[in-house]
Amino acid sequence: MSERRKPYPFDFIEPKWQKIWDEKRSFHAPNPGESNFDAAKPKFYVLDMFPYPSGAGLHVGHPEGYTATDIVARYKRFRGFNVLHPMGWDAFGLPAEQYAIKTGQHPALTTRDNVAKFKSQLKRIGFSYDWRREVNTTDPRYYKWTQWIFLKIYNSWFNPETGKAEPVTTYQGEDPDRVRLAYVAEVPVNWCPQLGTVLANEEVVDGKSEVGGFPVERKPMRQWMLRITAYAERLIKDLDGLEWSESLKLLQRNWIGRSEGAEIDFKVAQVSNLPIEKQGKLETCPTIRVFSTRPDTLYGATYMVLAPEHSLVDLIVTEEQWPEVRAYRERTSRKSDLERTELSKDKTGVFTGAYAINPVTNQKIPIWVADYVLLGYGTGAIMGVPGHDERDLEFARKFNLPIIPVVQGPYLTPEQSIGYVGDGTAINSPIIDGLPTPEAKRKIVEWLSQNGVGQPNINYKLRDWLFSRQRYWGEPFPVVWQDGQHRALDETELPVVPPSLEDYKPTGTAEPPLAKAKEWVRYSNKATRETNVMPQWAGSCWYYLRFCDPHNENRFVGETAEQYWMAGTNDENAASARPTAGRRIAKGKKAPNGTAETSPSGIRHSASPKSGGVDLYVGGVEHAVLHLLYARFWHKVLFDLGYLSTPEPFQRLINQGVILGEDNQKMSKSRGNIVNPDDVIAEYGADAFRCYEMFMGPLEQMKPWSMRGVEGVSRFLARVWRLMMRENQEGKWELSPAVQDAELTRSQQKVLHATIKKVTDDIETLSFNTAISQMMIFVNAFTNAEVVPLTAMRTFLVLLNPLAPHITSELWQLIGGPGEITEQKWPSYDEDLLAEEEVEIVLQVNGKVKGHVTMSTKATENELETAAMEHPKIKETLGGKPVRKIVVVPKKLVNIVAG
RNA sequence: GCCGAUGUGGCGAAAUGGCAGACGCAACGGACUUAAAAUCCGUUGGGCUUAAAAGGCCCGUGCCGGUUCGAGUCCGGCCAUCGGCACCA
Repeated sequence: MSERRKPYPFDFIEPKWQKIWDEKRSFHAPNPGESNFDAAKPKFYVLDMFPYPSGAGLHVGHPEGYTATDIVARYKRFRGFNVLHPMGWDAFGLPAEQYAIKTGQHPALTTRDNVAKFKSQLKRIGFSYDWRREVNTTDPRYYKWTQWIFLKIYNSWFNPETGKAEPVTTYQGEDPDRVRLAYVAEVPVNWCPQLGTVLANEEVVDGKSEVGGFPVERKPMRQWMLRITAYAERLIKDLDGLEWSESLKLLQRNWIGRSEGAEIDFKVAQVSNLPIEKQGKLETCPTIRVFSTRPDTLYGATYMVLAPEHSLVDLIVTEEQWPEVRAYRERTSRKSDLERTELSKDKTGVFTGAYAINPVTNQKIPIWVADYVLLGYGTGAIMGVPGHDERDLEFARKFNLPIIPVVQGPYLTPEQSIGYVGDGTAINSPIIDGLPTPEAKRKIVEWLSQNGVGQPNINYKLRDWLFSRQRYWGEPFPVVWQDGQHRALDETELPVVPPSLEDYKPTGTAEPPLAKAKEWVRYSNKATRETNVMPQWAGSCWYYLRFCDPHNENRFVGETAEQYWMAGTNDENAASARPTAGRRIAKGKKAPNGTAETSPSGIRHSASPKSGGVDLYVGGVEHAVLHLLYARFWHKVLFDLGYLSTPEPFQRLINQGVILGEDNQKMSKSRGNIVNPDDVIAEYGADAFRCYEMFMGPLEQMKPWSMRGVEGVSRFLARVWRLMMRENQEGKWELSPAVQDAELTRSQQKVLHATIKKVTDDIETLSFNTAISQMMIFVNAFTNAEVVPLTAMRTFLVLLNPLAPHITSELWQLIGGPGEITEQKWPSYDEDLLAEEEVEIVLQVNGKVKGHVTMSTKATENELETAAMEHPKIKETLGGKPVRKIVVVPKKLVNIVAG
């Protein structure tokens, strides 16, 4: 492609200003205690989800969120905030390791190169990061503290009395290893043979690994777990106070999956034909506990089902049923999760030969084994109520088990109520007959409690977090093994640095690659090191805390730094940073939880004290249940232990929408529709790139890329340039003579103040697309003006600066400052200048527009009414029909209802 | 199956219950130019009326209904697309 003439010299301007910002450290946010720290300034913490620095470099999706946060960061600085806007690298993970396996190049080297590439790309876009705060999760100075936090988790337990994590030394029981928040357990895990590692539930999608899409099998293995389930309740409850989209909160709520119900104990009926060696054991284990959200249907429980892996199966199966049950168990264990899901429609199962006693009917009911009951949820056993559960009904019909209706649905006969799963009235249930479902539940649970055969209970879908991986490129555990016991290392022994390996390949067995480094593994004569490593998510669980104080060598984050940056918004301080003018009545638009309000100046703040934390966090929705849940969990543990001042890390969270290719399809190599930011910047400049990303549409919406669109925005910036600059005879740019110290005309004043208002409001609500539209209107209004008043240009440049920082910095300098644009104050608008003296009033008859009339804004309702009735067009339309009603909306319209 | 989000011109989109389509793209016409690009100015939802223009009339925000003087916006019911969950008892 031949070199296109640049519409304005962005190729000169942009590197120039990026260099100046770098050298002057223009965007460094001082911490409390630093010499240039200003305690009078309120803080604002605006955070991006830091990237995994892949070899492919940035794609256009990354800078979408990054641009949004950068605009807010620059805007808040104008507004007088001390703005924390950092960037770093989430660099542990599979791709660097897979590359190491292929090439033998150490992942640290790959990571270093990729980070350098990402960083230079980000700098080319002109983001105002405080690069002095850069962190890298693979840096020993960073993961030392990741390991340190692990030690805190390991050395804590969740005290159900206080509902908080406490040091494990406060635990009164015998074996603290049973209650630690980090523990080792032999559990069925997701094993991925191709990746040679286990994966968390969250990393398995449709029975395949999220990374690579390889099949995953269930396999019992001894692994490190984190007791996130202890926090299930708080992780749900604390969502209420957060300014997140309701749909995102719902995603987390569903993932945690809270269900209220009851646990009910069923006695196993004594059976005579049990083998002798099992009869004794049965005495000691006489009950099967189930969980049900519908204890009110207990009378309809006509059978029970145990999960195939349930430990009681061994004890209760009769001798004659044993071969069949064993065969069934083997069949299911061979099934992958995928198969188990795919075949879900077709129920399978076998009878154990044993019976249980229904505690309310005292009837003997058969006990089955079936894989539609999962070991991991509830107790791994259920009562089968075919009358009012779809799955149980299907199962009962297939195996001819009795079906009894015990809930009568509205407008249904008892017979018709079979298969009805909603609330209704209890029937065929002597203790609760006639009661509506909620009361029936309450009463039956009360009865169960009194009789010692059940109690209310809450269950969660959330499982404990499988925290170990059989890989190389991750944080080693600060743990050693001795005599089959795990033991945490002392804090003074951190960081635990992984050994360098010749061969990074997973062993294909449960033994991690680190085990190959025999020297390293040998900790002492008696003890060996843990060879598993932590999962990729570990580093990202707390990076936002490290940003507050990234170079602290004595603490994961300094106390004063943490308290300053993670504090709740101090409204008094925020008020002092607000402009003095620009009063307007708040709309309170888009308040997600009903408590947030819009202040007179348009700054959103909460009526009740905020829980604090990061003030604005922007990132992809793909982290809705992984990173965001894990980080909240770690944060709460550290909060409980007294290390943090807020219970939640991220107060306001926005998910940017996915950017599609020009063909409206997801960008992918195979489709060949990937847009490379470098190419766009080379052709149109970083400012055009930034503005286009924001002009495309609402931030949270999915939207397709368009090169034509970039061109349009680039034209807009060129018009801004030519508003103040013109080309002379030699083809050099020089200041336009139209730019003068001059008074604004009335209409210029109006559009200027309308633009201040609109841009200010829109940045507050992250509606950058309409902010740009308004600035286009402004530029259109001044294009071809014979006199371009300097003051208007100064104001406008500040408004545009957060979006297009380079061109505005250059123009600011060219029109003679004063100072640098970044040192300016955000402009305020004057409502009086916005007010029109005259407005066009819409005249309607029966809701249809029939004419217009221009009236003073001071016109009374009577005057408006009279003007409407005298309008010839209205008279004509009415044609003498009787007027029944006249609706007058001041400054807007008159609607005459007639006929 | 359950839950959620979204449906507006040729395209991206905008619109505190008050003139639907701001702003931009594309298209078309004009100015400038030897010419083109760039730039600037203008037109641009659909249909009918008209020789033409001006003007006028009708229809139009996925579909059906409701509330209202007035609905893209609020309410009820559907449909479609996208996303999440998916035997969770």
